[in-house]
Amino acid sequence: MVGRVGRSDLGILMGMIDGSESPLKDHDPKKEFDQSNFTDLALKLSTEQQVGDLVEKINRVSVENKKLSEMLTVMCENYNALQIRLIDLKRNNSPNNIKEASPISKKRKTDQSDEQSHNNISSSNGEGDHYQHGNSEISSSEENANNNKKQIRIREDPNSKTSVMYVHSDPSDSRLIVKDGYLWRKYGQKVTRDNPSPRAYFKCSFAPSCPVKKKVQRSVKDQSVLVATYEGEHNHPCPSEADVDTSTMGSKRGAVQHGSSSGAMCNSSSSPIRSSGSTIILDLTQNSAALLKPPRPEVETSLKNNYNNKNVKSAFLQHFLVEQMASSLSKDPSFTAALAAAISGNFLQK
DNA sequence: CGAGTTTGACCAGCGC
DNA sequence: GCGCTGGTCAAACTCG
Repeated sequence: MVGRVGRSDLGILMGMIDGSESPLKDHDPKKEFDQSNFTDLALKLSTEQQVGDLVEKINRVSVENKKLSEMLTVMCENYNALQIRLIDLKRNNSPNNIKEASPISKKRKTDQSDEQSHNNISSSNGEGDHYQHGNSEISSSEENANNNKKQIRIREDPNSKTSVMYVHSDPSDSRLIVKDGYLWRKYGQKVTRDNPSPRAYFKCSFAPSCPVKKKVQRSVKDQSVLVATYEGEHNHPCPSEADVDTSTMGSKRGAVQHGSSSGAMCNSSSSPIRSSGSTIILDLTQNSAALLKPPRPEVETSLKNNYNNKNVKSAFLQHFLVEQMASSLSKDPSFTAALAAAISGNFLQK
């Protein structure tokens, strides 16, 4: 690309080149040769050429970015259509596929059913994040730039006050922290027989009388998935963000977990999308703007019915997936490396 | 010093 | 009844 050069400068330069306006041509003492002016002009021209190159590159990158965005949108639409189709197929073909787990009666059976449900969820839905509520299933996920936990899967047993949340997390992160809006105090940790990863035990510490307990353990199948099992219901309102912040900041150790889940899920925000640092709570029981809110037991609207609201779901999913994919791409080392190589290659070519 | 975490010990349910 | 296992307790420890 040709840099923007002023007409007068060009004229002078052209004259210099063809000799018509060479300062050397005329030895008139009144027009003495000014060497410094010549260097200034050359520098100016070179700078303007660089600016022009940069502008061109920016334009080119913008065009590429636009193309990528369009591709992403198309991918999202296809994904969305496929997912809706898959859901319809599931609903039509196998009404018995989604079996309700038997009420968790005693110890030890809980984990097996939980893990099994997780496996069923994972296998039934493949890539998508998953939320299961009673007999219905929806999916959600989040890429958080500040945290490695990305996904949430929730399974709630309507017959008991137990629910399971699956959160994607960095396998190297041994803290077993599932942020969900409530305050938790760890009171024990144990290695279980069927899972080499330790299981952490938490109690709700926001209210002393709150009976809610939480167990967090990595999935056997996928070490990057944290399985959080919640038992009981909170007998207090969800701590506000300020409460959580102050209590967390105020604590000497500053390591209190705050989170919630289905029976224990925090519902402090009116926003449809609540992300508490690492997790996102998705609830399609609300329409339009209030697409997301934590699934509480009292909100038992069938999610199947919500799938009929395809416009709402589509809009949300599209936006959501665009963000997720963009984030995934930007986080993908190979993608960023390829992008960097392409950009640097262009620079080198220039 | 105080609040939260760690971790070994203890308790209780379950299967044989 | 015994052993295994998960869940809980509490003293010791850690950290700001």
